Amino acid sequence: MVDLDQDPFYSNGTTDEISKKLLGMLLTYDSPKGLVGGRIVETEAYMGQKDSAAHAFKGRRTASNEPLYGPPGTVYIYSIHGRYLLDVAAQAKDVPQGILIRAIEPTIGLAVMEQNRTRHGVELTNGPGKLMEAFGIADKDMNMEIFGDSKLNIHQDDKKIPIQIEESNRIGVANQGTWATKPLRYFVKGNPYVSGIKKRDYDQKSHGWR
DNA sequence: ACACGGATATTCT
DNA sequence: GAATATCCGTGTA
Repeated sequence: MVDLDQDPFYSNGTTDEISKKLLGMLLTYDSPKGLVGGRIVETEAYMGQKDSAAHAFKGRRTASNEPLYGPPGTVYIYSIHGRYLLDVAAQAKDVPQGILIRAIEPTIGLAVMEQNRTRHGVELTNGPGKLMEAFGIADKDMNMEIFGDSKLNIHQDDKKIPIQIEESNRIGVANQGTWATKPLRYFVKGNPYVSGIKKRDYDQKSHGWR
C-alpha cells in the first residue's frame, strides 16, 4: 500500500503547479456502460484556506467539502446548479487545496458519452458539468475514493504535451473576493474542448498538442 | 423554509 | 456576443 501523503505526483509541487501538470493526462472512468475518458485540457487551482474563492476558504469544513481534506489524489465531487463537478485533492491530508477538472478532449467511449449527453462534437465535454454528464456520473458516491483505486483514474504516465499552456482568471467566481482575479485557470492553448474557446482560436492542425 | 452557487442551454439583439 | 431561465443540493436559520 502506498503512503498517500508521500505520493510522488500530487504532493510534489504546489497546487497551481500540479494543475498545469495535469493538462494532457488521460482521465478515465470505468462506467457501467463501458470505459469512457479523454485528455485533460482545462484545470483550475483552488489554494485552500487563504483563497477567497475556494470552498475551504478560512478553513471552512463541512460534510460536502470534506474530501478536500483527504490525502492527495482524493476524489472530490460536488454539486452546483444541479450539476456535478469533479475535483482532485492536491496536497497532504488536512491541507484542503484542490484542482477542478474543467474539460477534456474525449478519446475513449465516444458513443457512450454521446448517449449520456445527447450532444456531440465539442459540446460533449467542454465544461465541468458537461464532462461529468458525459461520464454518466450524477451522484457523489465516489467521494473520498482515491484516483487510481477508484473507477476514476488519472493516468500520470499517459500524457500528451501541450505546445503552450494558457492562463486566465477562474470561471464563475467573479465576486468571491480578492482572489477572484488571480490567474489560476490553466488550459491547452488552441484545444477545441476548452470551455468558451472561440472557433477562430482552434488549433485545427494539432489541437494544441506537441 | 429559503437563498444561492466553482454551470448550462436557450433566446434574443 | 449578451441576457435570462432553469438546474437542485447545501448551508444557514
